Amino acid sequence: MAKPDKRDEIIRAALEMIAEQGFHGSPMAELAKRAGVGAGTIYRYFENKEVLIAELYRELEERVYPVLLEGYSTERPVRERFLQLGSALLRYFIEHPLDFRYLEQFHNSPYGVECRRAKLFGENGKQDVCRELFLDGIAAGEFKELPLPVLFALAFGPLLAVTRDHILGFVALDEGLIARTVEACWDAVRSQALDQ
Amino acid sequence: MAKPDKRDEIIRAALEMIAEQGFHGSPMAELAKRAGVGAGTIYRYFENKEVLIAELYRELEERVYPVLLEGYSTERPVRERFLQLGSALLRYFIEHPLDFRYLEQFHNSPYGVECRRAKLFGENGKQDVCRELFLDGIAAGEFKELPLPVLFALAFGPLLAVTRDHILGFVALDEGLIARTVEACWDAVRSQALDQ
DNA sequence: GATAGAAGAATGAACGTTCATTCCGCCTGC
DNA sequence: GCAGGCGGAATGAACGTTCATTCTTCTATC
Repeated sequence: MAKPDKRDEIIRAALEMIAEQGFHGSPMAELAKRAGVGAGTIYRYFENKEVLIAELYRELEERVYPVLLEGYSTERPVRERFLQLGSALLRYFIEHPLDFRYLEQFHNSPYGVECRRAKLFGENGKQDVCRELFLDGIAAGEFKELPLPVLFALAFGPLLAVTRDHILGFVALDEGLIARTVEACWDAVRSQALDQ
Repeated sequence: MAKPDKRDEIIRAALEMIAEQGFHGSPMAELAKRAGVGAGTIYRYFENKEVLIAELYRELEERVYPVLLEGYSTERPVRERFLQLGSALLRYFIEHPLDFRYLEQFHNSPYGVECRRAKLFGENGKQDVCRELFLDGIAAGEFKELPLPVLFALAFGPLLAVTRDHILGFVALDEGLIARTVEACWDAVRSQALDQ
């Protein structure tokens, strides 16, 4: 874990390059150059490219989680938790566009699909806060009565789409817009007692 | 247009293979085999792989549009149009998963980004029905006052996410679920006169 | 209608390039 | 002086693309 810093350089350079150029636009030779190491050195730290990609994903996830959960409390009402989680997610990705781009690439790869299946079905080792929040919301009748994957799609689909648009420069998200966007997502998932 | 059928075979095989295996998992040699033509033949019909990919996208788009617009009328109220378009989209992709997978791949490629920019900014040659609908909705005060890209994200983000989940088998969409999902998207974009 | 010859469509082996991975000599710290 | 980390040239597999050749279709002539 607390290994030498060549490994860190490789990880850092890989994140940067893959986020910018995608998996297939990222040859190991260029990675070596960007990381300031020899091509062979990479293989001292990672068995092969695939392992490097998966490892980087794992490290990213571990970097993101704590930030999202800052000040998060299971005690708060569902709505409040939802808004907090949603805007924390948006904020994090806006501040770390490379992380976003990388995760996006990863999720669109075959390996990413397995990962998503695990998330949805709760086979995840770590206590999954999102899943917990949604199950709470359903139980309390605060969410629409829809299957979990649909609720997830309603909540996170727009957040990811809007983040991509922001990073690509199609829209400029500020604090106010972030809040209103997440609230719109809440409107999508919440059960509405009232009619149009 | 009404060219020989070798071209059609190549297009068909390309859609199938790329939808299943992605751009980079689809060598021209295998495409040739699947299409039942020689490798060189492909290059009689398409300048290179990139052109083939773009051409296939164009043809797909032209296949999808008419289906979405069946029975669509600009005269109807915004809400009704929204629900109709949304569920038509969902239904089409569920019936044509290969089309969906291909379009998804394409949109996540560099070329796809340019395409999206054009869509959002209305530089599109053909009259874009979605854009028109959303501008109508904003003008009539039926939509939340949010930038167009955010509204697009709220509406289509979940639809695409839920379609992917359906195709991957994470959820089973039927007519009822489709309707309720699109209605939830409507809740996200519509301006709510009432409070929580 | 039959046939020879031209035109162009189709083929797939071969080419050059790119890439992940390996290998081996070098250098550094002890 | 030596053990092990390191660099980067070497390797071979895989790929997109090309091109000399073969096959098919059409046309002109009798």
